[in-house]
Amino acid sequence: MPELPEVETIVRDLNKSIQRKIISEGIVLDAFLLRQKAGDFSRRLKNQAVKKITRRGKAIIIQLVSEEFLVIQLMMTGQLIFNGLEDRHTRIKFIFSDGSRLLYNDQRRFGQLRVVAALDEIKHFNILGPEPFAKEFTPAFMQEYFHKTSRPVKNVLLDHTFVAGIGNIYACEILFRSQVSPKQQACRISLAQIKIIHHQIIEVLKEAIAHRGSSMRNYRDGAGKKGRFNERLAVYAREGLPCPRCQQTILRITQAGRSTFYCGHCQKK
DNA sequence: CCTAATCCCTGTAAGC
DNA sequence: TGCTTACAGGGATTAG
Repeated sequence: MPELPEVETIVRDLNKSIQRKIISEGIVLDAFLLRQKAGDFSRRLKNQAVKKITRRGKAIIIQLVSEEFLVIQLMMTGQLIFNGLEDRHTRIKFIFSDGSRLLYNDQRRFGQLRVVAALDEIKHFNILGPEPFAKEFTPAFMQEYFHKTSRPVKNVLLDHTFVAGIGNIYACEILFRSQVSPKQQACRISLAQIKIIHHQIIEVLKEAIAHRGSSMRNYRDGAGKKGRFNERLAVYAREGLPCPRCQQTILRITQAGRSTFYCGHCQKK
């Protein structure tokens, strides 16, 4: 479900709502989502204070005073709602010592939660590419990666070993704003175009964060509210509607098993 | 090694 | 209405 801007929004919300609170109890309603035994998970959370909340790619990292980390991957439909109402999709409950609580809801049960002593215990983090806002994520870095693959550029943007945090919505929007075809092979993209795509990756993600993310179906922020960026989407989920730039019909194709939306007129090359 | 296909699970919407 | 099918924002694994 959520991509980098949505996860970043949740992280910022959590830093306001639960920082310095003490988890008196972690209640596991559905152990399927855990990557460890429920008893171990709950024991390592019990009476732990929350230091701060950060993010790596689309994963939420809750740092505990014990120096351990509660790592949550929301995947497609996970939600973290502060003082929300429990429903049939509530899988885990975190109860704080002041009586407040944080609910982990997940319709599809794809999400993953675990408590680890070190982040490198999580294999996913070890293969993840740079953060889009990190200084090492440069056009030169992109060029080196693009140079060695003939895959379509859309698939490369979605590849988290290339860069962390971009999902299907933002890959489509970034390429539209860059006026690059999602089908274009990465190795055939010029440095001038790479610079444009690099710029748009950062701009689109920043703008989406400023609008608290995009809510298609399931995404909610830390207070259970929808994001506003979906009102600004130019192509995503707009098959058959007019391109905001040229008025031609937005097309949909399948790439890497996922829908790609684009304008065949504005994104020719 | 690289890339594409498949699968995990549940719910909703569209098509017939 | 009721049934079937396609699809959904992620990511790991398998197959080629």
